[in-house]
Amino acid sequence: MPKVGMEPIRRQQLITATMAAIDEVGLAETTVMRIARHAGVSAGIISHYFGGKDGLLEATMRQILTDLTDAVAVRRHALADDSPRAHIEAIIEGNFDRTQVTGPAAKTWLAFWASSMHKPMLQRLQNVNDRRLYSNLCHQFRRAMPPTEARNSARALAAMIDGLWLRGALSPEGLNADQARLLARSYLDQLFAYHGCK
Amino acid sequence: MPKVGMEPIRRQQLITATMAAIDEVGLAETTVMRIARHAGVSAGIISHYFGGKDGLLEATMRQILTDLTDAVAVRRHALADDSPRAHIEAIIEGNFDRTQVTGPAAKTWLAFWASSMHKPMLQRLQNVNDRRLYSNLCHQFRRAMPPTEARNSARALAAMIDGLWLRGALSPEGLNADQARLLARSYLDQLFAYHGCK
DNA sequence: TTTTATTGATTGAACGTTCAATAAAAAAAT
DNA sequence: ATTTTTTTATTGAACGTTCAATCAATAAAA
Repeated sequence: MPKVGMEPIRRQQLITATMAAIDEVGLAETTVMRIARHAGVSAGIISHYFGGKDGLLEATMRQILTDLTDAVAVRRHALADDSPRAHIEAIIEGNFDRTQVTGPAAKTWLAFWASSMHKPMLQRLQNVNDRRLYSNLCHQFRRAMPPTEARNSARALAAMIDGLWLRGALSPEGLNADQARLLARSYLDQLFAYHGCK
Repeated sequence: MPKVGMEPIRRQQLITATMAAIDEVGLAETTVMRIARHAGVSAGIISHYFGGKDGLLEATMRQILTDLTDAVAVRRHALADDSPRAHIEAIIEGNFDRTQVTGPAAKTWLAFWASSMHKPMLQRLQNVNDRRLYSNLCHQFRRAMPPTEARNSARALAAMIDGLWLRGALSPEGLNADQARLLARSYLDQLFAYHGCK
């Protein structure tokens, strides 16, 4: 079925198939053949479009990070008021959307988290992302409390978001996104209350 | 150098070597030969003592979990007073000891976290551990606040502990255990203050 | 007819496991 | 004490499997 202009279609198919495969059997048992079968194409095509398996995995992680960034950005641009609290709430909401907190994306995310410890390129991607979450939170907290307290608040809320998400991904029942959002927002209330901001 | 009674020595050597290998190159590239080289023995011995690579990996995860359990238990038994706060602080301290928060144990922990999603036996181990952390926290919070608030506090503090630990393991600078303890304890203060307990 | 996309058998490397051979300690015999 | 026998621990080459990558062949659009 060779048509012209297949590249963007195939790339997206293969990235989606990669997440499906990781969701199904984990990163360790995700072979190029399994990915190809999921996408309904042959194994050879992966090297053709991504230069090899590693290229496809990197592209997949890039997409996950992009999706997260977008989910946060959309909410922040649609904000009614410009208060620090509103911005931080948008960040929380965005982090628990993650395109689809349930399903393939969740397990893929955690798989890359672990894998990034020993693959410099993935580590770089993951690090940029971590720092942005922290620095966005920090910037907003600084508008409402002294620098030291803002830094600690940002560190703590970032940890809580990742922790809720991690425990959700690992739990057999999956992540209860509503409950996670509730806990994170409740913590935000406590932070503002504790540091004496309105 | 065959001597009698080598089994416990070799088992421990191999488990330690496994953590070292995972720390060095990650779980995906941890081969039996690399583990054997770290332990200064031949590859065949792994099947002899653990039935195979999987058996050794399972034993390694078991030891990490045992070490964590012990670190918490020791602190709780050495408690000066029996207050909920003292117990919870001991749990926090124990979770940031983790035998050695820095070094091989940290990366091994995260590697198993990801791997447990698709290996039933590891998932079982990891789940038992998660539930114990939550249920211990919940039990203590219940002594100081209403059931619903206690449950939420336990869920949130558990998430914060895991999140601090996760972000520490992923960060290039490694986990700053002192800062993590500080943030967790500070959150505990906020929880007690927010829910109106002394 | 030419171009572009895709296939899938093949290749070579890497891995975990096995097992007959070996070597060293322990036990028994001298 | 010394030698021989038995037991136990360990080795490492060989085997079979699995996987990613390659590329000549193919098929469909342009």
